Amino acid sequence: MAVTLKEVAERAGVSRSAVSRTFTDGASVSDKMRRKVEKAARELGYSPNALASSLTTGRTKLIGLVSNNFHNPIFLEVFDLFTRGLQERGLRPLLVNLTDETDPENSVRMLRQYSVDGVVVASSTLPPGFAKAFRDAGVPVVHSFGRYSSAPQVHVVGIDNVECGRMAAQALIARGYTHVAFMGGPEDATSTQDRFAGFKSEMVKHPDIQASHSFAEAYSFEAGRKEMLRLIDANPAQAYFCGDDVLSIGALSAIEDSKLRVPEDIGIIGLNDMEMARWENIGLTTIHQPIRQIVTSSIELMVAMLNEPDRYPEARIFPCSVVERGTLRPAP
Amino acid sequence: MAVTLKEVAERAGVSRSAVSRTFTDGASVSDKMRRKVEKAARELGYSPNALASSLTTGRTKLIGLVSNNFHNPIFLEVFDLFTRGLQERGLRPLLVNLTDETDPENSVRMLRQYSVDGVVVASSTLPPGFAKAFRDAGVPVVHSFGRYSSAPQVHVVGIDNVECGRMAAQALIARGYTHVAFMGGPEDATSTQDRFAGFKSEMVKHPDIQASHSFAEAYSFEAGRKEMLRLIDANPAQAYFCGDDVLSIGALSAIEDSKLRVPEDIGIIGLNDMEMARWENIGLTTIHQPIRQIVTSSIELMVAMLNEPDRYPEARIFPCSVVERGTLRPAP
DNA sequence: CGTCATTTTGCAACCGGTTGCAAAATGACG
DNA sequence: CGTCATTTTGCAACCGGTTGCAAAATGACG
Repeated sequence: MAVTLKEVAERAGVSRSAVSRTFTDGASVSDKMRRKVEKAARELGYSPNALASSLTTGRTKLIGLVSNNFHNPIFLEVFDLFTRGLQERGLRPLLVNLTDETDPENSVRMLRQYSVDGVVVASSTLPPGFAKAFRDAGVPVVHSFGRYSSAPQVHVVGIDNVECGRMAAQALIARGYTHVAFMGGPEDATSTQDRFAGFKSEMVKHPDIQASHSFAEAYSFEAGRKEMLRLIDANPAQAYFCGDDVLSIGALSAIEDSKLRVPEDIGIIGLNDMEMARWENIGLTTIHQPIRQIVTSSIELMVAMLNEPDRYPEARIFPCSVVERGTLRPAP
Repeated sequence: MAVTLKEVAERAGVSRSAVSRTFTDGASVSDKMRRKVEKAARELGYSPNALASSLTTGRTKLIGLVSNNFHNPIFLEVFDLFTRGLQERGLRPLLVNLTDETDPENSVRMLRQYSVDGVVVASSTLPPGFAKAFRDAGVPVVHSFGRYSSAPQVHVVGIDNVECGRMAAQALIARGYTHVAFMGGPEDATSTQDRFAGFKSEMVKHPDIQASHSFAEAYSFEAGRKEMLRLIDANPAQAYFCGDDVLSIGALSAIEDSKLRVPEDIGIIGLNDMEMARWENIGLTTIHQPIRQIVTSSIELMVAMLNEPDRYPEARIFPCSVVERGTLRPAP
């Protein structure tokens, strides 16, 4: 069906190598040859088969984009940024949905079958075992939104979740709340653990402030709502640091339904600053995570690894900051 | 780096064909041979190179998943369903972001370079020229959420947008509104045109009801909000059929900010019934689009086309229905 | 055990490209 | 124009698989 190199070579009356060379940059071809080949290629509607060439070059320009967050709106932004960024660099994202996958080996096998040049793990909840399994299989890996560690085993690009937890705690303290709480995402996610650790570390410095915590089942609206309804039924705190924005919005919905006011009765601070947090009917006070920068940096790091596979692992951490909207009362 | 067929063959002491046959189902291999090969493969950690095999079989199992809707939360659900559905059938989605692309030829070239077996266009706003360009290039195409036409040129799976416009109009009429309006998405999207056509066709039957219309710039929160603020400033209708849910939510935000009440002052009915419409702090009355069924059917159709490329084009249309929540006043 | 049909196996060519090497062409210079 | 360095070109082997065909192996049956 498709036009091949051979046909172009025949039409142009040159060797197959010559055609191949005109389409690989950096190769030696005379202007005259190039013109002849390009003419024939144009007439035939030829475009080179990237997969066939990958067999000899060992490069497919395919990047596995692996995630398990298909119910958190921030990931639509993340996918948008990744796909555009990769495309701009001539790379192609193979999207892999790991929602129901528990065994890293399956994913490794699948990605190896497609000879991806690298894997971007875009998730804050996927067990670190996945990123490591890819690395162990010899595939360049960048774990975006992964856990920062002083001894990173794979490249990590993201934020310092511990520091964010601390910032959230400080924001609540600065506003004079005396009973605060952490309402986290799933307890087994490293992001949840780290945010909680930071939150706690700040709270122990303020024994006068009552602090408690609990966890929602997922980073989702429903989970946030359900957990907040439960908390309201018990003895709610004055203000909550919610694990992320979508959880916060679920919590806001629960508070509203319970005829309580935000921020008067209950204050909320989220994390991510996804587009929706800016929506005027939500107006969530939250911690801004610079996702655009994280994605750009992840892609740059991936490109660097493609050229230098044994690069020493690094962690790229981007600072976050509180963005003030309407769900936390002003400082006294 | 990776283990190849040849190494497995050597270790097992058999021919390369034998190894190949054990890994292609339907091929003739004795039990004894199979055991020998599988043992060697296991020991070496071999998994076949899908891309190399695609060279001779002509099948890559790669499906281009093409979209330009990365700012409409419903598409996160769509991507989730597509990736999982394709994966279950052993197909791999190559995600293509066409947000900034205007020339179908570029996309055709790119997808041909990667020898995708088929293309799913998942968009209600992408110009139909894209789907046609893929088809003309000889690639099986399914246009999900595309325009229904009595003479479809490519396979279409979706809803009857004209009928939906009619349903929305009927819903507004049934509630006794006397001044209603259509607030559409971008005017050049076929979905907008069709929804508007259906809305109008119903309205001409009711000359006593005042009907007007306008268009937002995109199917996005910001666009919906902006357009509704403009309308409120002019002479707003009693109720609006908004082009889709995200537009509706933008409109709701504008109404709220203007200290008007929903549904008392202004009623809203959307279209899609995305997860967010169900969120209790939104509670949008809307028209349910069965996206799960649409995606499943799109995938089934794609699989069918892979086996029978010259299949006669068909349109698969799924019925929609109004789901009652809180943004339209009850019928009198 | 021999005959014959059936199943299994290996050979060799092929899929659509790339690339090292040697030969051919080009061009600079006296 | 001849010489020699440099650039361009084609040949042939290769990347990691698949597959038609013929030969070899198996097994049913008398």
